[in-house]
Amino acid sequence: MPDPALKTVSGTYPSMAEVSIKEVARMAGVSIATVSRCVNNPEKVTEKTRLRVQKAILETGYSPNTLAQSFRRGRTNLVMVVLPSIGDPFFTDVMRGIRTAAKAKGYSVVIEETQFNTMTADEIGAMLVSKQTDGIILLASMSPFGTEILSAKSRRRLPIVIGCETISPELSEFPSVHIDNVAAAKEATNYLISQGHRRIAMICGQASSLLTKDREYGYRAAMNQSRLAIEEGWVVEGELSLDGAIRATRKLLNHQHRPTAIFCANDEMAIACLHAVKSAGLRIPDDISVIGFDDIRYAEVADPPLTTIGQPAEEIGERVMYRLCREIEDGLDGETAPEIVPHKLIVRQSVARPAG
Amino acid sequence: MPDPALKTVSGTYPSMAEVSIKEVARMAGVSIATVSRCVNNPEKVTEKTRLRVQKAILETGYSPNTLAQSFRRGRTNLVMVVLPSIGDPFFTDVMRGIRTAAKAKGYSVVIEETQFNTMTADEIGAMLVSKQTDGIILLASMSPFGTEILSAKSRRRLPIVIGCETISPELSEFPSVHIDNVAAAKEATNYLISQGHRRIAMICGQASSLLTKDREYGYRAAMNQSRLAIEEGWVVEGELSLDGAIRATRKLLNHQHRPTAIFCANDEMAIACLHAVKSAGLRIPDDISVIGFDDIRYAEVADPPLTTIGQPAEEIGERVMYRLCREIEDGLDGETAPEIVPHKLIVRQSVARPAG
DNA sequence: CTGAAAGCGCTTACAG
DNA sequence: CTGAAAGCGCTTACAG
Repeated sequence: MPDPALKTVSGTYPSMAEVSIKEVARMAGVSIATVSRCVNNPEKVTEKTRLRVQKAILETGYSPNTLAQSFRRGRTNLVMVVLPSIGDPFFTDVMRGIRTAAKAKGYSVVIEETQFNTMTADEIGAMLVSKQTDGIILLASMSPFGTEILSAKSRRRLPIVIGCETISPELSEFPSVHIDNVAAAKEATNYLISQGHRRIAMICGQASSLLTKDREYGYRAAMNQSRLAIEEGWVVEGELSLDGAIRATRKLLNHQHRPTAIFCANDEMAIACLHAVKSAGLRIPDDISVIGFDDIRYAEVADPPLTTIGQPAEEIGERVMYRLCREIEDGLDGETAPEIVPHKLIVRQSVARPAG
Repeated sequence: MPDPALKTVSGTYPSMAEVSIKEVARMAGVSIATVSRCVNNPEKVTEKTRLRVQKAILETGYSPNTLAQSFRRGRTNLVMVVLPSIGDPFFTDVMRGIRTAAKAKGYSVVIEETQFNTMTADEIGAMLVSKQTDGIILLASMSPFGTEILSAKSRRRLPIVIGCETISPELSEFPSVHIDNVAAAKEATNYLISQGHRRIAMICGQASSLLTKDREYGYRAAMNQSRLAIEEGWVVEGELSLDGAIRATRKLLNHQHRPTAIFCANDEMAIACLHAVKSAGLRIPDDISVIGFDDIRYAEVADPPLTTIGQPAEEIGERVMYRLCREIEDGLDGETAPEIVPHKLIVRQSVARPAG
């Protein structure tokens, strides 16, 4: 007897009572096959029968055992997303988009945070295939990683979609959703140049990570196009972390030709950079200009508010999830052209013309 | 034939080849029951048999179909964690702890981000029970929520453990792990008082959320003990968001008796508070002192670095997960005394003696 | 449109 | 110690 207080819009709590399809069939006086049809293919059943079964379902509070369904159907409705750091607010926003889409499509998502530097390619590959998921979203990947995934994919026919980052040639067979990182990084660099900066340094991610690789390319391309030299020691790794970026900033400040502007491959590092510069007794933007990438929510409340490149993080998340759904449901179609979403330069107050 | 390049430490990729237990049994010349025993209860099998089966497993690359196992065993090895905002770096750290423990115990975790204010209790309850999970970690709960969970729990015997926040009477039957929020908030408030502040305001969370309720109690208690008045309008809701906290700060700055110090119920809001105060042309800590709560990683790089209450976020996560495992595996033991972990006042530079 | 039956892959009493 | 068999709850050709 279902507790009336527990009624939901759709009837009663699913799975709450441990009643199986048999019980419903018995009560409705039909076979279990018919009950199944009423739930999954109502159009295959006469209205009269459907109503009777409906009533029995309501009365028993029946809801299909999803474990049995998953087993029977060979699908879990679970997708895995692999990312470098759930801590980065940018990925938080991407995840929000993924969740929204996942919920709409009836999927749950499990997150795998990967310290790629501490895992062997074997371990990563094993992880990817060991969980029973219907598909994988890769928000982080590294170069030697490609081949592993390829094998996993071809063997298990596991749908994979890549989000956010640049694609290396070996990964180009996978669908992807991201901004044009090269163009965006060029835009950021050119903005600094347009403000009169000539000595421009960059704090990039990790050498092993594709995530910010294209941003470095973009920076280098912009510098080249303007015939500006990139001195040895002006491109340093910030490890995508606050601490790493603080260390990187100190190196730049101690450089014999100190840059007047620093382009950080993401806002997380830019915020740490701001702090390190100020801690060294220099002012922003008067002494050093800083520009970031991502436009995380802290960018606006940074001191000074951070000039940066905005990405539509949530939209990327949604689109990447929907793209994965297509792979899962329609099968692996050959079409793997990347979906490019727009970025935007957001001018705040961390960049000014260089002194002198 | 397994690809040697795909060998992992433990043999070959699990689930990679679609071979079932039958195939292994055939190859080893035993029954499927014996194969199952070799995998799950090796001690019940002679060494000779075990070796033969082991060999067949290696050669086929067999790994049990977890879908079938879940179905058969009636367990998913999936736990759900419900939290208010995956965006908050504090919860990121808690999640890291949860994941570490989950991995160690063989569980996957799905996250449910709950805008409690936009969900009815019915919807929440339905959500909790609709997913097939072995247990639930509640990192956020609200008061009218309690009864719903109780019903869900009693009906499904669904293990639930509460993390981080204060426990209302109706939730006290659940195990929990958290700091002593009241004591910590008193400590923060008393620190401000010890620095000479008398007009101390508070930016709290949402009225509906238990998450920061005890921090408000602690603040009020400390003020009372020191016989300091809390003026009307000195306790404002910051909605646990940057924007909300900015609005809250503006209200406080415009108050006819402007406070000299502001206690923020978490660092996320404190960082926004810092920004709002500075934007209003006031200095921190010279004009206004600010103290936060949580010690998220941005606290250290805030301007000025934020004085706050540190919580062992990752430890809380680990312990809450292990606690849940005990509930799941050993059954619901009656023992529900909360596990209290230590907090710590972290003095940085956002608090000073009031001017004048 | 409906029902009887097979079967998904595994685990586990029950015999032997 | 090992095997034959039942059964978890569902879905889906296959007949009728």
